[in-house]
Amino acid sequence: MNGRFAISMHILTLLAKANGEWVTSDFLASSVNINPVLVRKELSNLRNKGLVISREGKNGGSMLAKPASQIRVSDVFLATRQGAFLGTSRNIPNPDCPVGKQINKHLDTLYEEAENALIQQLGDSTLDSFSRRFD
Amino acid sequence: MNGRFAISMHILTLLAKANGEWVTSDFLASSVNINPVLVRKELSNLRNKGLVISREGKNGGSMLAKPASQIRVSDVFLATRQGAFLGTSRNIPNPDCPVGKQINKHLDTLYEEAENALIQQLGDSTLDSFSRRFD
DNA sequence: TAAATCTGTAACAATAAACAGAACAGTTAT
DNA sequence: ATAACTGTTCTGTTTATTGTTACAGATTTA
Repeated sequence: MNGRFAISMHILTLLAKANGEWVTSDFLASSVNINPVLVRKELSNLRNKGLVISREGKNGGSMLAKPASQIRVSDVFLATRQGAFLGTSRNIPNPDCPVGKQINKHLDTLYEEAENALIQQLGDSTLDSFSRRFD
Repeated sequence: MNGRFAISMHILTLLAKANGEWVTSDFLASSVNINPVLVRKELSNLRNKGLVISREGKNGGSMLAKPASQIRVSDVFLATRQGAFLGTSRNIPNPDCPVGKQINKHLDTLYEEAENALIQQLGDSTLDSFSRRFD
């Protein structure tokens, strides 16, 4: 799995701490310690999901699109996840095998149930409560 | 994320269906549609976690180490997971930044809480109940 | 309007992870 | 002894992820 959730949480925490100031991708990148372009890509995604807004030009940057108390950690999970979170094999199971023929269907069901439980748990935390954990 | 959980679930379902017969890695590989060596690697891992047993030599193969009703899906998750399941960024956050300095510690806490909820949910299903979903 | 400072995005390179396959030693049944 | 397996290592290939450069466009400030 990749680190998009962790990076987005890091970015959003910084924005929550900035409290209404426009924060540049260079500043975010130096805290996360990755390339500013990668930060902008993540910001682009978070923007599409309605979690942040950005302003171009001089004195530009990004900030939260709504109060940190209204952003749940599950929103971040949903914004950054890609595909089945428990993993999928990229090979196509043997359709001539009774198990291979149905395995993906049943795994999907299992994944959905598991993911719902996970989302519910993550929904208990907001970005605000998370960012308050920092000194 | 990789597909080790999915592959292990597939393998274990086949073994559950085999009901006490020794099943060869070639047979498992042809259903999963991956290389037999990869299957044996997964079997090696499942064996180390006490979920399957194997027998070498002619007429050898693998079978479940205990009844399918005593293998929970969470056991498979725990056997196949590697590292933080929500993903970690491989870069080291800036230690001079108040957020960067602490982000990993707080993410770890968050992950642990989320993972506990996930494991509890997955613990509700056994390999037996899963394999009964197949026609 | 010109310069400075940002974002947005595309294109490509570099790196890391996952997977495939060959090879072969060791084990067991017949 | 032979055949049919597992267990493991090694190496190559493919795929996914991350890094970098480059540059157009937006906005503020002077």
